[in-house]
Amino acid sequence: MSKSKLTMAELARLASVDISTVSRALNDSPLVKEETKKHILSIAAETGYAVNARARSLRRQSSETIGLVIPIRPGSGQTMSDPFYLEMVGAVSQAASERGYDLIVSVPREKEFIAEQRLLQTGRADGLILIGQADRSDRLETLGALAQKVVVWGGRSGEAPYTIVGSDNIEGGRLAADHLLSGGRRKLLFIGPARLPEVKLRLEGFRKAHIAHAVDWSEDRLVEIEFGAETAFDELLEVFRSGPEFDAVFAASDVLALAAIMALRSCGKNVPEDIHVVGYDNIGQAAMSTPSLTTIDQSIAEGGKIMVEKLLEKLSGHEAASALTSTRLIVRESTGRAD
Amino acid sequence: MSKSKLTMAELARLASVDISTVSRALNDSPLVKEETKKHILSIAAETGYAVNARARSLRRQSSETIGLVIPIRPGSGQTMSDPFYLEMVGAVSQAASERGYDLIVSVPREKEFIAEQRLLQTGRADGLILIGQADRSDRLETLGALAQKVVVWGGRSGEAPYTIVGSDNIEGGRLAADHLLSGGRRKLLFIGPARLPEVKLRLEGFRKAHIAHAVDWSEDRLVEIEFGAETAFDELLEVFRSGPEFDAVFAASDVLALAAIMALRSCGKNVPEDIHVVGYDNIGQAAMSTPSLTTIDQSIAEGGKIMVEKLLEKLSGHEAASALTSTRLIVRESTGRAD
DNA sequence: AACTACGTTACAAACGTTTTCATGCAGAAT
DNA sequence: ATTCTGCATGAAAACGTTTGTAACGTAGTT
Repeated sequence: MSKSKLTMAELARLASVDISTVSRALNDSPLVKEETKKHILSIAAETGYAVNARARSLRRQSSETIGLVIPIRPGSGQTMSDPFYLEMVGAVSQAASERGYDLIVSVPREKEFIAEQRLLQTGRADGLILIGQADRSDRLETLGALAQKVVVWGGRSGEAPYTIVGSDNIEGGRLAADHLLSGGRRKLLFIGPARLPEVKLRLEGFRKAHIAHAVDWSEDRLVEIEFGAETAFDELLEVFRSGPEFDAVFAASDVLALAAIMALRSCGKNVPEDIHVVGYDNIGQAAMSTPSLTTIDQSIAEGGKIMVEKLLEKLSGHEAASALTSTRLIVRESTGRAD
Repeated sequence: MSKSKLTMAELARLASVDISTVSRALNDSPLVKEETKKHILSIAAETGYAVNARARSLRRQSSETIGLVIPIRPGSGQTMSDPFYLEMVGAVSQAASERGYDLIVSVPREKEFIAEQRLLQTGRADGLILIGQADRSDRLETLGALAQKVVVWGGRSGEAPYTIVGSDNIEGGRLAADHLLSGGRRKLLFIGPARLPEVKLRLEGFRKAHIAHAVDWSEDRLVEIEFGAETAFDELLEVFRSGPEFDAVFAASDVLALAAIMALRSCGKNVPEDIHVVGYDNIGQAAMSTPSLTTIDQSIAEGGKIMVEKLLEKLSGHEAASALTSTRLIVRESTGRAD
């Protein structure tokens, strides 16, 4: 059919109007007469014309795209297949799509310290969503003006210059410990990378609950272990065999909790009869395991949605009223329906 | 600092050379003297300049971006949080990133039949990866010239005009049934949406194995059920209670298999003592469940990588030799280490 | 009759690159 | 001295939109 590339100029030629009129018609501008608008739109439809996004975004200085950055710490054994990240990708993707935005998913290459900024500075994305402050809170401080285009999933830390969305980690840790202590358990193990800000806060809440229940807890029941299940299983096995005595486990993620359950069973312990386990996140897997895992629900889907909304709000200039938002937090108890 | 936007022109001014020289220097063109190249690069580095991707892709007519389309069939109850899709996103994302490509993830909106094409026609992405032919094989036929920019994850069907990557579904189905039949089972249930091409092929292999083992199998042991676990559990419960007699289950996806296991246990059956179950995909969850699930490993990570490589190969004009590639296929047996 | 106002359209200048082509200037060859 | 070869750079035209401003005709006002 059309030999020449189907461009706006071509469309203008076909409709015998100026290219600017075509542009306005396609953008439903009130400046163009209803009749000509109809005419142009019909021609566009029958030729199957689609606006060139590259040219549009160059001219408009915006690409209707948001970037999602998943930080994979090289040494941590964590991969992009980590269920929590993946569910977050799903949630954000769907939320962005509903708002008409495209989503670029980026897994920063090892050395590229400023990988986060690349998408912004090159104009590939209008805004950025970062999952997890992780080890990078210091680098995030240096964002400067770019911070206005960034939303981070993480824990509240003092007063960050960027917008943070996340669960109330202190309350989450408290809920978990409270659940176990209320259930009569007294010797709780805390499993997770307490180095990370989010986890540190969970530990803080965990401690608070102990105080409220007047139960002692000391650091030797803290098992430092990275997110990332591959090595976790073996490390946990070792701890469970030779470590301190315990009757319950709170893991800082469901992946760790599930690994812990496997390790416990390998040691001949029964879950939940001998040892109670509580996880964090409520990933899909938690409900599907048998028996289903008791966990602190971070409402990932809701979190993704909130992040997208916050970001678009910031981008449109309406400075977000609150720089910090928490998702609902629920203890999702084991249904046991598959016991 | 710099009031004016940091553009190539600004850089040229700083280095007292023409903008075209800057462009060449940044692209490491042999046309520019080594000395000036160094000079320009150092200025670029200290100012933190980053090439504007919007302008570049408009001029170059390519965006170094590939699109990943996840088809969510509205009525199927399947969501973007389906583990198989998510793991595929992870695999493709990582593979694309390694090749220096950005990845746009798109979940088509309901009505948008040609959602797949949007990313291509607008020039937002250079090529497309579609996960699952699903119900759309007919629409895929109409891709026309665009087919040269598309790679599909799915089952081999006759001679499609597009490139297909996937596991050998016939062999996969055969392996599953063979595993169960060799284990002495005789009354196998097939669970899955046999309507979809991929699943149809698995069923075909499933039948072949029966013939090879000289075991009868008839369609009343076929349980038509959609991918998507929410409703699956209840439907399966119903089938298991009132349906035909059986001593083993082959589910066309791990998600279905896990749902089946939960349903079986709710019925008071023991897995794997009473009923053997085999799944398909080998999602992360399969290994983490207790006891770990026996499944047909589609090697999702490898599949993602292959798709990206095939696509880039096609885009660069070297017509892919084979229009069809299969990933390795392995029966991943339950380790039982968590029994 | 001239002037204003308005609704509609056309013109043209951006947006920030890349790339073809022309130009300058060195030194080598005549 | 003059022409030639080759290297390094500059000038300018794209790529396909959007949008401020000007121009046009028609109708309403004085």
